[in-house]
Amino acid sequence: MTTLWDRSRQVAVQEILDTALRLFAEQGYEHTTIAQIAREAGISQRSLFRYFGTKEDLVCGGQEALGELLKQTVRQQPAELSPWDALRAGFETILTADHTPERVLELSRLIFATPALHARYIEKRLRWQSELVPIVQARLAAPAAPAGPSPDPRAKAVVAAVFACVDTATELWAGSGGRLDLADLYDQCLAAVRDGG
Amino acid sequence: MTTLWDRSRQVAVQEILDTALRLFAEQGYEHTTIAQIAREAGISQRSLFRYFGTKEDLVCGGQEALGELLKQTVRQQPAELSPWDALRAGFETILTADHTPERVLELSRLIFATPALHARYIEKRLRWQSELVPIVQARLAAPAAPAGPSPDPRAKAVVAAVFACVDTATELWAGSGGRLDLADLYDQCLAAVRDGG
DNA sequence: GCTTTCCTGGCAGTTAATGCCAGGAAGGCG
DNA sequence: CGCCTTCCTGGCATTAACTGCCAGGAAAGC
Repeated sequence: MTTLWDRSRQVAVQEILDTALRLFAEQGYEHTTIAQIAREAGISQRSLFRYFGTKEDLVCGGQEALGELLKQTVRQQPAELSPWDALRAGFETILTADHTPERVLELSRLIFATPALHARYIEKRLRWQSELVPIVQARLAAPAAPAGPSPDPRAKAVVAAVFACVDTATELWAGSGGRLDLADLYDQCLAAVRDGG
Repeated sequence: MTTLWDRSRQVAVQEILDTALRLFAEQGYEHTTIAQIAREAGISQRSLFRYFGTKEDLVCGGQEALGELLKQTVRQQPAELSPWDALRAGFETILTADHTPERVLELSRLIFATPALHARYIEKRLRWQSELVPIVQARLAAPAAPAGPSPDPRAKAVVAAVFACVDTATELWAGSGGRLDLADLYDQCLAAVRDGG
């Protein structure tokens, strides 16, 4: 059952987030202090840190949920799909799952424009990215010498390369102001990596 | 001509670096304060920040030089080499250029074990990584529809994918304690990405 | 030797982040 | 309704990374 605390918490989170993103857009991420966000959101600094552990989480906090969704979607793809197609299907799902493309665009712009945020974003992602590796591993053909002493780097590399393409596509998409098609860009990136000369 | 200031600066840098890395190895990165490093290195906190702008630069500071070397090497590869081979040649050069593999291993372990450092490492690399894109672009075959309205994402994607493989290989290499061959791992990663099913 | 230049260290201040504690609202129970 | 437990909130103090500022001193140039 959802208690009043949960509900007001959700409202508070949304309000803080709106305030923070507005200020970030107005003055930039670095020139906005936690004190100012707390003041304008009508909350104490201490509580703000309770809602969002760090300043960066105000921007990069929503990642874990999407990652979880991606993982589940990839896992549920038919077994005969290649790792590439399964991952591609997962991203397709994420794209349609997030209902506010303009908010995503705003966040993406902010992240790509702020080096510290960009780095933090990637770092957070690397954490749950590794959880995709065993799922992808299961879809890879058995290596020539199975169960060798050294771990199989293939799944890890595939996942890393796919995310490299996602990042590249997202950056270009954000740079275009959302006018280009994100899925299209991703396909172009992957094609360049896999089929290029 | 090298002035005394330059020489003593170089000595100081080396001494601070040794002190810092020793402390990081002993107590971990997060539990080592700038104050302690400065104290043990016999230098003021203020001067330490003048040598290394940030605490993270004590670990990630040497990157720019390697990046510059990589850029130059890739640029000087024969024109008929594919982007992949040119980049591969660049990494080969870097591997042999750094004369202290055990120091590299120590740094790599520290970076992969410390989220803040990992993020900073990625951030710094993203900066000069983008400078490789035009160099790689020149080696790509002309696209089917040249000079379209949307920028060509291929070079950006190739560079990102190559670095994804480098990272994956480096992480596995560091995890193996340096026992595996880094160049070998890189080739396996790239093969999995480019030739895999 | 004198001047200029540059480096160094100390001090104060800012910002993000954490621990602690008192006060108060929500929820359960007699 | 009154009481008690539980949980949340805000304020205070503190730490740690960093920055600006200024005085003092060593090296460089003449």
